[in-house]
Order: sequence, then structure tokens, then C-alpha cells
Amino acid sequence: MSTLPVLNQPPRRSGALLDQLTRRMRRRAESVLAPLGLRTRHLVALTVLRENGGGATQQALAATLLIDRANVVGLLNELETEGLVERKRSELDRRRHIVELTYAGTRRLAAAEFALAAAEDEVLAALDGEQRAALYDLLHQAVGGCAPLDGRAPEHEPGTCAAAAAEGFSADDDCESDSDC
Amino acid sequence: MSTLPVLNQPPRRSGALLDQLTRRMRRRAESVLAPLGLRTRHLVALTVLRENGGGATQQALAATLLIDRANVVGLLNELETEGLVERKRSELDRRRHIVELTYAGTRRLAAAEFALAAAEDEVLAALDGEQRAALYDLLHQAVGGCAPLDGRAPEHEPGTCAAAAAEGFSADDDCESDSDC
DNA sequence: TAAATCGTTGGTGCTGCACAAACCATCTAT
DNA sequence: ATAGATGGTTTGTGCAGCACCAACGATTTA
Repeated sequence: MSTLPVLNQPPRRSGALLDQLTRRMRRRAESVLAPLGLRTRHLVALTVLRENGGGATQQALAATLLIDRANVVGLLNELETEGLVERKRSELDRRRHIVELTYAGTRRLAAAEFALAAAEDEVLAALDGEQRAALYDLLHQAVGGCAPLDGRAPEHEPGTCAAAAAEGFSADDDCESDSDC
Repeated sequence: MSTLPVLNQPPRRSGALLDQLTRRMRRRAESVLAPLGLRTRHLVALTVLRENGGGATQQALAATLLIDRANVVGLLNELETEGLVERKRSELDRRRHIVELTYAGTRRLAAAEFALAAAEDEVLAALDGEQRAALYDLLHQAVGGCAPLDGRAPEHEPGTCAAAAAEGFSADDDCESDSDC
């Protein structure tokens, strides 16, 4: 606030706060997602599917989500038994599956995003609208302008970090220090 | 920035960004802590020990760190074999161990904090000093003013959320929605 | 003397992944 | 046509990082 040089002030380390806030956010997110029968990874997968428009092969999904192709199978099984996603045989290459978002999937995703936004507002309740916007801007800038699939990912070449950045919610990206995104 | 009402703007969800930034922060933190032979939980424990001044019993530590008392044992073993911490029998109650920070422990902790601050600056490199301060303030306010052991925890009664908030880095606090802190 | 408490040990279980091996169906190259 | 590569699938193993329970010795308290 003040531009006066204040010495001896406590460390002001944001790390702990960041961690704390993220934890709360995640908890709330999981809470509101649960009644929709979704978990974070489902949301990420659905988002990716919607974002790249048409359909994606499973291996493309694996690359984008940075998870093992074997694990993609289970993930899609869950989504498919809920009718949110559909696996179609590619006509060009009948080995491939083209994974597509169903109408139900689109709607569920929208519902999830709505719920998620509410959860976020809840967690950030202590901030007013302006402050939330400021927070968003700072975070955005800090992360490096690499918008996390929300405000349009710049490039979505498979294997890019935009990949893992996907929803921001990924498991444990080994994106490393390399300036992928 | 602008106060003009802008419609149709993308969701601006901070959740993903928060997650992303926190992940980076954690990675860097772990990286710089590793050469010091410390992991996050060690740092948290050391910080708690320093913060409450004298010494703490293991059960008090368990309560403060919100971890099982059985797991405190292993944690302290690691710290003690590194000479950062000392277990003394309480003279008042010889069942108890009074855990104290050694001089080496104090120094190691200071070194860790220094390294951590550097790591943080690295992660927030895209922000200038003023912006970092603004981010801190926003995070602080969002978290609820419950300073995370850095800028003096308001109360440190065992079992409080200030507990888990400890370093902000805790495993999976079930702090729930109850307004503990 | 009996019951409770503190630290300790050891075991079990859970979540949430990664990773590897092997398999069938299918495509591609020769 | 045949061999090799590829896409999806299944199954199994392993790891990290915890929680939780049960039991034990030493000690305190009732």
C-alpha cells in the first residue's frame, strides 16, 4: 500500500498463502463437482475435448493430458458410461477411436463450470469483484500469460505445456523449468 | 483495469491459475529444499518449533501439524538424525519428550527460508515488487487474514486451524468449511 | 494397585497415479 | 502376402504419502 520503505516487516511469503488458498479451492471444487458425478480429471478431459472442437484420438488425449494412454482408457470408460463422451471408430483408420463430446457431455461440462465458478466465488468471498479481477490478472501474469484453456489457449499442439496447463488442474506435471508455455 | 462494463469476456476463473502457480511454487520449493536435506514437512515442523519458542511435546506437535502422533515419530527421527532437533525427557513428566530446535536446526531453518524466498521470487519473476506485494495482500485477505505462521499467527492453541495453516504447506487439511481460523 | 497417558513400533489400507507386458485388431511397407 | 508398426485394451506391479489401528514399555495419576 504505502510507498514508504518499511523495514523489518515479516517475510510476506506468498507461497504458503498460495498453497492454502489452492487447497481450499480444490476442496470446494471437488465438493461441487461430486454431485455432478465428476472429478477434476473428468472435467479436464471434457474441457480438452470441447476445446479442440471435433474429436480426438485417445493417444492425442493422452499426449494432451500428459497421462499414460493406458489410463486414458479408464478415464474414458467412466465418461462413456455416464454418456458424456462417445467413442467412434475412425473410418480412416479403424484402429483409432475418435472420442467426441456428446450433447449430454457438453451440458454436464457447462453445469460443472457453472458450479465451479460458484465454488470459486465462495472461496474468494473475502474479496470484492475488483479485487478478484486484480487477483486474476496477477495470477495470469505470474503464470506467464499462458491462459489455461479458459481464455483460449494460444497453441494446442499436442505435447505442449498448454497441455498440462489444460485446466490448471493436473496431477503432477513435470513441465519442469523449461519454458514450454 | 478499466471500469467499463465488458461483456462476453472469458470466465476469468482463477482456480486453474491458482493451481498452476501453486504447483510451480511447490516444485521450486522442493528443488531448493532438497539440497538442504529438507522436505516441506520438515520445514513446517521446524517452523512450528521455532514459533512456539521453547519446546513442544510430540503430542502437541501432532495436534499442531494435524498429523498422527505415530507419524510425528518418523518425522522427528529424520530431523534428529540430522541434528536439527533434540528430544529431551521432560523432568516434570518423564513420559513426555520435549522437542527443541537445536542451533543447527535454527540455522538450517533460516537457510531454508532464504532459499525459499529466492524460489518464490523466481516463480513470481513475471511480477514486479509492487505486484508481488499486491498479490500477497490479496491472497492474505482471501485466506482470511489468518496469517500462516509467517506474520505471526494470532493464536496457537493446539487444534486450531492456524495449526494446519502452519506453513500453508500441509498435506490435506480437513479444515472443512467450519470457520476455524 | 489399577487406569490412564506418552512415545514407539509395526502393520494394514487407501488414493492416485506411473509404468511395463502382453494381446487383438488394424494399417503400412515391401 | 507377409512382416512390422500402431492404436486401444487389459492386467499387474510399484511407488508416494499419508491415515488408522493395535499393541507395547515406561511412567504418571487416581
